[in-house]
Amino acid sequence: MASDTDHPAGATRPAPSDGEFAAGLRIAILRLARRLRVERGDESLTLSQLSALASLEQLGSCSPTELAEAERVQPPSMTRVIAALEAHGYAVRAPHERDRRQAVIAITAEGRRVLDETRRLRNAWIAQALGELSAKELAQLAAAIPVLARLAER
Amino acid sequence: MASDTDHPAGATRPAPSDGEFAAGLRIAILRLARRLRVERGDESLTLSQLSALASLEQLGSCSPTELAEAERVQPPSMTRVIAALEAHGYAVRAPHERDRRQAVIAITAEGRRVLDETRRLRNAWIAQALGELSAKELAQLAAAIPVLARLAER
DNA sequence: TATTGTTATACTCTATAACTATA
DNA sequence: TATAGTTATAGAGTATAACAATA
Repeated sequence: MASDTDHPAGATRPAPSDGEFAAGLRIAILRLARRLRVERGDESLTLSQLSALASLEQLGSCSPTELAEAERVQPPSMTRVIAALEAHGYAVRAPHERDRRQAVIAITAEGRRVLDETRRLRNAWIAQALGELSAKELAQLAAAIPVLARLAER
Repeated sequence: MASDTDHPAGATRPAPSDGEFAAGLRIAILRLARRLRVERGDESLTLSQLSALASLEQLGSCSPTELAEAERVQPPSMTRVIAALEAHGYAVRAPHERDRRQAVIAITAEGRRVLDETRRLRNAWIAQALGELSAKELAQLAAAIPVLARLAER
């Protein structure tokens, strides 16, 4: 892929070999994920729960399976996340109208509140870190976020 | 999005609010980390072990504490990683010459070989995913990697 | 007493396999 | 039989607290 060539005059060039490129990305992601997992606010929502709650807010009411698919995890993993959200009162479960095998999950008002509040609290670390980046670095990061998201979707 | 455009010359500010920016980054990192953790080669090195072995190669001989610091984990976590690397024959432990409290860890030839091989194997998924990105997206990603790395160092 | 490292323990996150209830 | 979901179980990854050996 791409490695070779191109971008003669092209500015940024991803020069390094595919292997180095991928290795660098892999390590950077691993380490950042470690940091983000640890730097959690105190609202008692873990990173996975927060992510699922955010997906739930976006999707609106949905089934556990749909939520699992949105988060790209297996259903049993989502079962536990939903149970935690329910226990906190951030999500509710209702029976599906016609198909009694299915459950319908929805975010609660309290869930929305916590989502907003946690976003603020939890971003403290990242905001501070971002603050130490140059404008150029910030722009580079901003440009890369959608690319990272696309990569994660594959 | 690719919209970019951005910052003609001045390059200031990555438009979205800090909160959205941070939230987007957080979620993208979480999901990519999930994928990378799962898509491991078959050399039986886990992502954390691979990362530690790469640091060990870079640092040369060092103490467990130094390696833990390089990886930004606590010493007890590194103890387990080192034990796994040792069990596989990818690292060796020797007593420190003067201070008998310390241990000196070093990568073995076999460790180097596995590191190279695993890098290739393990990058299969990511290389394929990268292959579907445009040259522009690749360049954006490449530009962001050192920024992500800096962020993780904080 | 201070430092280096390990052991004991626990929690998060995730998976696969097997099971239940419903269709 | 097929589908939606849960329970049981396991393993990776990490942390804190308590301990041992050495300085």
